[in-house]
Amino acid sequence: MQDNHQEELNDLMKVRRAKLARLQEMQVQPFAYSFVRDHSAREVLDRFEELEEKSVAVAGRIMALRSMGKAAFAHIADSSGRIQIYLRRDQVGDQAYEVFDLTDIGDIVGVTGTVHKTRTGEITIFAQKFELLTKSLRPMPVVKERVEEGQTVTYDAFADTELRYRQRYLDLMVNREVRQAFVTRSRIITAVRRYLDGRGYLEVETPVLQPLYGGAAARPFVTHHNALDMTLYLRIADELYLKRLIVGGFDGVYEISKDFRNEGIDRSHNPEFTMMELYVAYEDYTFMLNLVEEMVGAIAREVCGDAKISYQGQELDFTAPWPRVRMFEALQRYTGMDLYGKSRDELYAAARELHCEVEPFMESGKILDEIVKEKVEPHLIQPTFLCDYPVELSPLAKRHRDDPRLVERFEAFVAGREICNAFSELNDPIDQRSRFEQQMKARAAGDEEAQLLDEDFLRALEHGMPPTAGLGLGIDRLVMLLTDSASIRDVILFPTMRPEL
RNA sequence: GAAGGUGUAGCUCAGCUGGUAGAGCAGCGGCCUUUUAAGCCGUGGGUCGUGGGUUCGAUUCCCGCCACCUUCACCA
Repeated sequence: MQDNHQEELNDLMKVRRAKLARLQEMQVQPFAYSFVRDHSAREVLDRFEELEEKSVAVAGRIMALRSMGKAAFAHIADSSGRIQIYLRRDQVGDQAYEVFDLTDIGDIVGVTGTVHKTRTGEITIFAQKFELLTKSLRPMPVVKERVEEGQTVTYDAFADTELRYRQRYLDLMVNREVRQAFVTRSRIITAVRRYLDGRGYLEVETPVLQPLYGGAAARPFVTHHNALDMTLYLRIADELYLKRLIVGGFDGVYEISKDFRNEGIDRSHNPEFTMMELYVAYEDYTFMLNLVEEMVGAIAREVCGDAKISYQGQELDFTAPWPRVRMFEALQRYTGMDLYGKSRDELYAAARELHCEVEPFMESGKILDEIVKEKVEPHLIQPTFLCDYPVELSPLAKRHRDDPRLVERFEAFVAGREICNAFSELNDPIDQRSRFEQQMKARAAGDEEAQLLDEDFLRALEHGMPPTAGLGLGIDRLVMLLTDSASIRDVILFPTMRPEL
C-alpha cells in the first residue's frame, strides 16, 4: 500500500519513516498485535514495597528519553501515570537494544523487568525484555518536567489552544491535567447516574431527530430525512418527550444527552452540549430544589473531596442549603427598584434607567429577563437559587400557587452562571395551549426563539399528566465548576471548531 | 455579527525605529552502563498564517482574507 497523502513530510517525519524501514528490515513488527501487561504504572509505584525485586510487565508511550550509549533511562506513560524504565544492553540483549535505539519519544513500548529504586530514589523498572509495540511516525510535543519541592514544574508545555482542541489526542498525551479533567467529567456523570438510579429513577432515551423542536427557547439545527422526505430538527431539549413518559405512567425518568442549539460559541456555549433532564411525578419545584442542592453537593464531595471548592480563584461552597431568592426580591436588592407588578412601559423605562440593553419591541418578560441578566446574575457567585419567574418567560411551567403572574420555577446560579433550570411542570392542557398560542404570536411578531405549538404534546397532557417536577442541569457547566475550567472547551473533548484549511 | 489581540523550526518562544531569521527543547552524528529539564562536542531544519500593495529591498509598514483567543452582541 502506498500512502499517498498530500502533506509533505518534514525532516522529523522522514527520520521516523526511515527508522520504520530499518525495523522492517530487521524483521521487527513495528505495529504489534498485543502485549500482555500485568501492572499499570500507577500500581508499580503504589505497591513498590511488595513488588520490589519482582518482575512486572508494563506498556506505555515513551515520554522522555535519556540515553547513555549502552544504557538508557526513559519514562513511559500509560493511562494510570508515568514510570521510569532503565535499559541496559547487557540485560535486554543486542537485538532488543538495537530496536530501542530506533525508538523515539512518542513510540509505544512494552517492558518486562524487575522493580527497583535507583540511586536517586526513583522507582524504576529495570528492563529484562524490551519490545516496540507501535512506531509513532510524527514528532510528539516534548514537555519537560521537573519536581521541585514536591511541585511538578513544567517546561515548554504544549499550550497552543488551537492545536490542543483540533488534535486533542496530543493534548491528552502530553497534558496530564487535561486528561484529569476528562476523567473527572466521567466521574461526575457516573455520580449523577448513580444518584438518580439510587432513587429509583429510570434512565431513558428519547429522539434526537425531532419533527418539531421544543422545550427551550433556541434556534435548532435543521436536517432532512431522505426516505421520508421530511425536515427534522436536532433536539434543543428533551423536555416534551420526557413529560410524555410521565403521562405514560413512569414515576421518574431522566436522560443524559446531547442537545443542539444553533447559536453562538463562547467560553460557556458550545453548539452541542450535554444536558441532564429529570422529571418526577407527584412532586413540585421545592422537591426538585432540594434534590439539586443535595445531589450537586454530594457530587462535589465525591469528585473534589469537599463541598467547598476553588473556582478561578474564588471559593465556592456547595454546602446545603443554598440561598433561595425570589426573582423580584433579587431585582430589588441589586437595582434598588421594586419591579413587581409594573406595567410593560414602566419596566421598559426602568431598564433604560439601569442602562440595560432593551429594545422597543420587547415584552415585559423579556425586559425583566434582560435586567436580571445584567444586574442580578453577575452577583450570584455562591450557589444560589433564583425563584419564581414571571409567567411570560416560562411557557412550560406551572403558575405559582400564590400568584398567577408568576410560575413555580427556579434556576441555580454559581459563579454568575446558570447551571440548572427547574419548575413545577404545567399539566393543565388548557393553560398549556394558551401559553403555546402566546408563543406562536410572539413568533409571528418576529421572536425566532418562541416555542412551537406541539399538538401531540397537548394531546398527551389532555390525557392527564400527574403533578410533576422537572429539571434541566447543564452537565458541561457543572464539570467546568468542579474541574476549575474557564472555558467549556476545556471540558468537551472535541469542541466545535471551524474546519482546518 | 463588532472590537481588540495572536499567528516565526516538530514544541515553547526571541527578533529594537524595514537589509531575505535566532534560542532552548526535540532531531541527526559522536562520547557516555544509575540518569532525570542528564551532560559534553558537532550538525541539519523555516514559502516568518495567506493573498495583494508600498519600497532598490518586507517577518517587520499598509490593505484584503483565513484560523485561534478575549470582550461584546446573539445565546436559559
